[in-house]
Amino acid sequence: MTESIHVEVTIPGRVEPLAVLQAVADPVRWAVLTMLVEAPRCVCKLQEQVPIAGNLLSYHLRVLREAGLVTTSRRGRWVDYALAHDAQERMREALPGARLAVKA
Amino acid sequence: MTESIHVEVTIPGRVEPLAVLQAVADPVRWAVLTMLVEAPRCVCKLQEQVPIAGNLLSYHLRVLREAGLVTTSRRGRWVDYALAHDAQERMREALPGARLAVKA
DNA sequence: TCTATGGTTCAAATATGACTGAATCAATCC
DNA sequence: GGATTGATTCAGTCATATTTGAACCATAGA
Repeated sequence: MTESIHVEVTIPGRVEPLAVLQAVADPVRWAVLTMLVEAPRCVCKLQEQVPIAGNLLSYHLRVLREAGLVTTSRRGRWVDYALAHDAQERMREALPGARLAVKA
Repeated sequence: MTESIHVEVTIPGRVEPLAVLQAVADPVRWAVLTMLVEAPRCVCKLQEQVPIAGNLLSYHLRVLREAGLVTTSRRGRWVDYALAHDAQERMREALPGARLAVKA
């Protein structure tokens, strides 16, 4: 008799693209990323440009962190957010057709 | 007394990017776009690869149509979907930082 | 014309993600 | 230590996108 097991497989750039795109496809997070492309900023600075509640901004920053698109570092009382070094590349790669030659 | 009116303004590549990204950032639509990057296909062909109800696929195709990412043409009983000529460009341009030099 | 096939549309149910308020943590200043 | 500021977490609410089932439209063939 044949046994059947279930295995979770994460194909490196095949399932992930969606997580990246879903993280980007939100007004707040898009605005934050656009600011960070220019330069790193502390949360309070981001908050000046994005007029939402602090805890809500925190929520969106966490989504970006979990998508690996931003990194953080504490500087005294402030927390600085920066674009991950490979963020732009990962975003481009996440678009359909970026990794061409998808099997028919 | 000062009157106050409300005006809806659509800044050409400023609000739109989100609509594009939100259209792409869905498993079904991402899969469809990835197939169409390769070549146009009729709905029935798409349905073979994307295992969901026909009407649901129709819904997602409409979202892609309304985002201007795909075009349709009828061929007999079948409806062919193709990637819009500028779809790839529009998607890339929609990413944060694509149009560099965003004002601080 | 009647039937079958390929797609779409509609209204209603559901799921998911965004938002709110209150509580909490971490570092600085007094 | 106590108070203040910057930021995060938590539990619950609300809104919206996705999904479903049924009805419908369009073309082709018998």
